[in-house]
Amino acid sequence: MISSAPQALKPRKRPQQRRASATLDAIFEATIQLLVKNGLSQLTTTRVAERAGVSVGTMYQYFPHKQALIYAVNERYLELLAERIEATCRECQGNRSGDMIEALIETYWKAKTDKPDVTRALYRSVVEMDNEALISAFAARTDAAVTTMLASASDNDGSDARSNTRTLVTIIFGAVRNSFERGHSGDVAEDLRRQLVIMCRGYLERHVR
Amino acid sequence: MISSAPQALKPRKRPQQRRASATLDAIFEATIQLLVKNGLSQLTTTRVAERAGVSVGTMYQYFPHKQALIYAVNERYLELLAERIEATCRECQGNRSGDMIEALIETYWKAKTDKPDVTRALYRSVVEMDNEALISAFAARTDAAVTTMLASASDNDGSDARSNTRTLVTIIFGAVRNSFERGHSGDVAEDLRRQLVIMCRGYLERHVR
Amino acid sequence: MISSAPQALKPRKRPQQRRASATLDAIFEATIQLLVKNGLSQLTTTRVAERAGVSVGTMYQYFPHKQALIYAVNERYLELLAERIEATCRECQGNRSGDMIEALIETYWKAKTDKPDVTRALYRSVVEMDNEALISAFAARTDAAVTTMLASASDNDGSDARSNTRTLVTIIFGAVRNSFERGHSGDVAEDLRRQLVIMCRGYLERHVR
Amino acid sequence: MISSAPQALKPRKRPQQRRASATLDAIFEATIQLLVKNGLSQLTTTRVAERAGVSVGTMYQYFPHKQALIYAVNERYLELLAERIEATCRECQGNRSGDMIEALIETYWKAKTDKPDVTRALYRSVVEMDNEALISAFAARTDAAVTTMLASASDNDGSDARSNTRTLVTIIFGAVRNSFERGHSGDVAEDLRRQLVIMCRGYLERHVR
DNA sequence: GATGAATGAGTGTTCATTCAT
DNA sequence: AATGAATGAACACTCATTCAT
Repeated sequence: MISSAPQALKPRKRPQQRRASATLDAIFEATIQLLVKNGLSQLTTTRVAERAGVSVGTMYQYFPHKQALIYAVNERYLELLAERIEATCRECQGNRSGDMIEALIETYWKAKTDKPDVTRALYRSVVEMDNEALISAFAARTDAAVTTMLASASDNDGSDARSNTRTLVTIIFGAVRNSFERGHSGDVAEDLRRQLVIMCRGYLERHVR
Repeated sequence: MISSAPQALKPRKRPQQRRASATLDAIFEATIQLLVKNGLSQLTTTRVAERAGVSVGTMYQYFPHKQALIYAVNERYLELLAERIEATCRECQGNRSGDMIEALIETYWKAKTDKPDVTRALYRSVVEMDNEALISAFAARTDAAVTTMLASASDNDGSDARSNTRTLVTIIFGAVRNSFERGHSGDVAEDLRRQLVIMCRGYLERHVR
Repeated sequence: MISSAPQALKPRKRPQQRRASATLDAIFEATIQLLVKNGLSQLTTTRVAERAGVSVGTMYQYFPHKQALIYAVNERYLELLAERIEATCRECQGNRSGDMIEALIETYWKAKTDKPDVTRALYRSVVEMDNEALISAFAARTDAAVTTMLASASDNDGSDARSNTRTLVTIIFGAVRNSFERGHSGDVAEDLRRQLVIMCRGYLERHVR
Repeated sequence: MISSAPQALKPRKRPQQRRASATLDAIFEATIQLLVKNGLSQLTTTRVAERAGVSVGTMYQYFPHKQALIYAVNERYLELLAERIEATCRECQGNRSGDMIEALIETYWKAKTDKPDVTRALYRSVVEMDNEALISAFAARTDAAVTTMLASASDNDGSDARSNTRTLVTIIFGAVRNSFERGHSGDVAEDLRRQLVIMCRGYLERHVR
């Protein structure tokens, strides 16, 4: 769990029954669809409820207010993303650091470009929100996973792991977001990805040089 | 000029008198202050006008609607930013490419961290807007400046200039944004900046190696 | 039903519960009162809601916009008026045509002068509105009733029923409206009514002559 | 002059110079065009001024407020209409009453159907206005003209002239208006006009019968 | 528990009117 | 006299949130 949600943004209750979970899923799905379709500014609680097939009242049983809904959707999204990153990091234990970072880029890139509409919609939705906790938690979690991974690298050269990790992660995540914002075409994006790999590999090997 | 604003978002009129220009400045200033203070969702036309010391009606003489105001504020911001980047690019003509990119990072970083509140507020405000034209124009302009600069590098190795530029620019701008989002402290940010320089230098020198 | 309301002007929903029906009545009543008191130009949705004892929001559940409200009020008014006319036409089946038209004039006159304020207010409110559908439907309905009635007249002379009906109805309705506009006093109006009867009787008997 | 305008609605000043008169004409023309095009609800003082080629300020020199403008436009329109009616009445002096009324109908009908758009637009514009004075004055004037005309009829039968006039005028004017409202086609309107003549002739001859 | 009708504060926008230039 | 920028009260309409059923 990306757990440190500010109290105010936490969902009122956790799903405990299968039924509730299905409802929650429907709400999340509806929210994302509407975010993709019309953006945050057009998202109304009524419309979400309608599309999710529940009443507004019911929705308010799960989320104390609209913000909490948006928060939760992003939380869930980042949760899945973090899991994928952690999985990759686990799988690369002991590899060469260059291969590690290439795998990380690959995973992150795929996760983001898989459903680009959703990615874009969530990038946008997260903005008007007290999202620091969310971002911090996600950052902490991915940093930890990447640091651990790099520490296990067969060519670990003992340079500052925290700094390296932070740099790499910040650059990779930032580049992807910026690529989205610039509206890069598939080809351009692919080239960028390759260059990014080259750049990161070079960065990791710099001490060897 | 970051000129290709969609018709709907264009300001209604350009200030032609000293007075009008002052009014426009006041409106921009008020908008930014309020964005910094409370974010886009709390920004109302009335409040902007009030703080700018004009009436709502006057504001609507300059901007056909709220969106156009936000658009103009960002346009103006990017205009200044682009100018600074272009200036740097001009100054570095003929230098070594590594030094060029270091200067570019330095300029961009400074511009963004100078008033971090404003940077953050505008990053957020631009999101819920038809901002593609804005971003594209800015991207095109900076890409052109950087490409020209790199082409003049004393150690120009003839590698694909467009791809190199795109990569470098996307990574630098993305990293800065992500650093803001993660809420990096001054020290951390400074380290990131240094690492970014190292990484970009390495990238440029890779063919030499 | 005066049914052919343009889509845009249709009420959002029909009252399905007792409560909703009462609410709707209250809204109509409030609207009419305010129209009588201050005219259409002073009629605000807030004031209507206030006087009806509901919130604006509730009003907007029934009517998608102000126009639809005005439309509905007139629709309802014309519905009742049409019913009264049809009733009279039914009752007069088989009578002499002169008596028929006298009864028609009597009914219409009474309906209009019963609450002259309301009549006047609605005459005015209907003007700034896409009211053609309303007027056409009402015209078609009354024409049909009158034509049927006249066809059953014991002294039916076989002259062009459609033309006769149209002429009579247009003249009667027009005269009443004009009488209202001129602000005729009770005596004058009463005289006009009598003269109108004489004139229409004469018109119907012209072929006999 | 249809003179008894309530003080508040009177234009601020009368045109005394050729130039002012031209301006006034332009304003009137612009107003009518806009009324025809978009109706009273879309008519703004700014747009009128713009189309008339003067500044708003200038317009306010001639009319103390928007209402006065609308009032004046209608006043002028009714002035011309009254003149045409009076002319017809004068020309028919000494004729047979049936011919008189046919000429009256002809004149009125022509005046109204000549520019049906304008007629309709003014019918509508006059509604949201303190127009009683206007209507009364027009009624008094036309009644006087018609009464005088009828009194001179070669077949004058000495029946109540005031009542006859009022009846005829109310019916004719009312029928025309109602015909407009019902949106009668040319053919239908023409038939109505003929029937109206028949009806009025019959009414006038009733005592003879 | 679930519903969805009702609420009403809040917002973007218009436009008649004024008045400094 | 003429202008048109500035004003700001006013209004239609939305939508997050509540709560009676």
